Amino acid sequence: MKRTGADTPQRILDAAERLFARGGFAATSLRAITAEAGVNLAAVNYHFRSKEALIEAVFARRLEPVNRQRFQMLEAAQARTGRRSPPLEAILEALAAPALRLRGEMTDGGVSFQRLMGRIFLEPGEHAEAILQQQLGEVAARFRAAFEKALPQLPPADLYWRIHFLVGAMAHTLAGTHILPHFVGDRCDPADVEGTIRRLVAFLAAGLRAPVRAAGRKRSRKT
Amino acid sequence: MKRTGADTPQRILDAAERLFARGGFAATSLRAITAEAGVNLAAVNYHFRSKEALIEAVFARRLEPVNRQRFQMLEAAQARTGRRSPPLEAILEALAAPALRLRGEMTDGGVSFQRLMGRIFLEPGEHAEAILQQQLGEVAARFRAAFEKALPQLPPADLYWRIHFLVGAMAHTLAGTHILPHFVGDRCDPADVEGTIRRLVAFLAAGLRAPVRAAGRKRSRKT
DNA sequence: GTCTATATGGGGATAGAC
DNA sequence: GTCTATCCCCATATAGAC
Repeated sequence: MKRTGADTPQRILDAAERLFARGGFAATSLRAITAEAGVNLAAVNYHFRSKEALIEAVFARRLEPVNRQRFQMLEAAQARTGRRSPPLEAILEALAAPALRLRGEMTDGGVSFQRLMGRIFLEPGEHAEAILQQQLGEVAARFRAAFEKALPQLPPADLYWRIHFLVGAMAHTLAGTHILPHFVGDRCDPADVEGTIRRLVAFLAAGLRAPVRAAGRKRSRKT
Repeated sequence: MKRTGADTPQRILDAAERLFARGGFAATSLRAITAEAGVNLAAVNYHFRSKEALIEAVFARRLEPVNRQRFQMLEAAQARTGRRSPPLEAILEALAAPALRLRGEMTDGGVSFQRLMGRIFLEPGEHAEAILQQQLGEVAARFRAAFEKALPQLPPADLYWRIHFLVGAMAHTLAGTHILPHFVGDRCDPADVEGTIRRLVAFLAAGLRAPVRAAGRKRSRKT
C-alpha cells in the first residue's frame, strides 16, 4: 500500500470513480477517496484544484475516448451508406456500444463509471449540468442530426421526445440499477455486454419507428 | 410568514420536496429546508424522527395515491378484456399516466416530486434502495405479470431487459432533465402532459413489440 | 511531491426553557 | 408545539515542515 509513485493522480481518479459511483458526489468525502486510494488527503487539492475539478476530471478521463469512438462508429456507418442515411440500428449502436463496452475493458472501473455516467443525467446541481453540456453537447447535436436524417418523416416534436426516451433507457442501462432484483442473474445477465447492446438497440429502433398518430386528430382528453 | 398553525409538517414536506428535487438528498440540509418552510430547525426532528425518515415521508405522501391509481387503471383495463390480456398500451398508460399527471394536479409540488421520483431510480445509497423496494415492489411485480401475459411469446430474458429499458425511459421523463435544451419550448412542450403520455406509450409499446432475434443464432461479435 | 496540523464552516441531532 | 442554544462530528481547503 501507499506506494509513493507518480501514479497518485491515477489512484485518486480510480478511487473517486468507484466511490462516487457507489455513493454519489455530495455524500462522498475527499477523506474517503484518499483513504481508498491510499494517498494523503492533501494530495487531492495538490493534483486537482478542488473537489469539483476532481469530478470533472473523473468524467473527462473516460468520456473523451468514448465520444471519440462514438463519432468514429457513426462516421463509419455513414461512409458505408453514402448519401443515404445509415440504418437506425447502426446509429444506435454507435451511440450505445462504446459506453456499454466500458464494462468489459476495465477490471471494475468500467462498471463504476457506467453507473456514474448513467447517473449524471439525473443528477441535479450546477456542475452536473455543466459537465453534461460540455462533454455531451456535440454528441447530442451530431446524433440528433443523424436520427433526423434517418427518420425524415417524423415531426420534430416526436423526434425530440423519442430521443428523450432513448436517452433515458440508455442512461438507466448504464447506471445498472435493476429493479426486480430477483430477476438479475436468474433470467438475465448484465455482464453479457453484447447481448445487452443487441437488445437495447432492437428496443430503441422499434420505438423510434413507431407509427405517429395522425397530426390533425387531437385526442379529447376524456377517454 | 411563520404561521404557527398545525400545518407545520405539511410545510416541511413541501419545502423538502422542492429542495430535494433541486439539489438531491445529501446536498440539501435540514437548515435549508426549515428556512424555506418558514419553520424552526428543531421542528423536523420533532415531527419526523430524522432526515432519513423525512425523505421516506416525502415519497410516501405522493407515491401511495399514485400507486393506488395505477392498480385501479390496470384492473379496469383487465376487467375490460376479461380473460385475455389488455392491450400493451393500456398497461403502459396505467403505469405511466398517474405519475405524469401529477404535474397538472399540483401547483409546483407535482413537478418537484416528479423530478424526485425520476431520480430515485438512479440514486445510490441504502435508503434510496429501501424506498424503491418498499414503495415500488408491488407495482413492479404486478405490472411485470401484466406484461408477461401481454407478451407470452417473449423469452423471459428479453422481457426483463425491455421492462428495464421502459423504466429508464419513464424515469428520465419524470425527472424532466432535458438534453438538447434548445429544443424544449421550441419544438416540444413538457407541460403538455397528455401529449407526453401518448408519445411515451406509443414509443414503449413499439419497443416492447420489437421482433426478437432467433434464439439459436448467436452473433459472432466480430461484425 | 508528500505529509501533519489546523483553519473555518456547516452538518444532524438534542436539551430544556417557554 | 415551538424556539434558542449548543453538543459533537465531519466537511473542504490550506499552511508550512519535510
